[in-house]
Amino acid sequence: MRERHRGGRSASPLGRGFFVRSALDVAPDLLGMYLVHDRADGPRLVGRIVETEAYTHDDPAFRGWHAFDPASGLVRPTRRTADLFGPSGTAYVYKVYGYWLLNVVTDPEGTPGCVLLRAAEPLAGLDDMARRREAARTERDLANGPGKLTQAFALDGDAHGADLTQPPLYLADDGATPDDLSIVTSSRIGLSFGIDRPYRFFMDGNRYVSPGTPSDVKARRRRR
DNA sequence: TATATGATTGCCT
DNA sequence: GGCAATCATATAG
Repeated sequence: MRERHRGGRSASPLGRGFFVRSALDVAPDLLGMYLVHDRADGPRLVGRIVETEAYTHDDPAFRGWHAFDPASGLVRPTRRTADLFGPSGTAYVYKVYGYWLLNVVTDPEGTPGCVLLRAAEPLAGLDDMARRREAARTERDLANGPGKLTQAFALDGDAHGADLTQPPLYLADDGATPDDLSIVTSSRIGLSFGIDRPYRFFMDGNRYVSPGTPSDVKARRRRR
């Protein structure tokens, strides 16, 4: 597969401060940023983030994890959610339906929050990504979904807790203003709770966005 | 210990 | 469009 690159300055890691904000602010701001994985035993993997979802401290979506207290309307710390209360800018990696998903912890310490990285446009290390993504027929399928993204970027539970503000795994900004950065929102994908919240952010019309259907649209279809 | 569930994916018609 | 594989977590018993 052919590698693409963007001209201009080299990308530098996003600092801690970028992530010490509400997940709702961080999620759209991550669009257009780079995800970089410098591996010891393989080529550098780079992608441009085109789709994210925010998960907040008062998010009913956590009811699906039995980690939401309806009385207070707040996320409850459990074994699974404890690290969401930890320092921002760290990786929060968990498994669902047998697939690893990568999130970035956000909000001040003590306040739970994170941003799910759902899709990226592959920019470097495409052949290496394709080796792990056996089912991918085109370069578009390499990382156009949260489980595909972790597979392409060679990430699993070992990455949980990693500091994403420095190598080997980090998020970066090249300082350039992307010319296709038209951000739109929707309901999140694959949820049974909190489906009314417009917490999904993606680049309008970008071909590397995941093919999933927003949860509110699905629910409406079922009802008819 | 046993069971139900889900922030998914890929293959099927 | 539908559907089943897949596995860690939470909860019940």
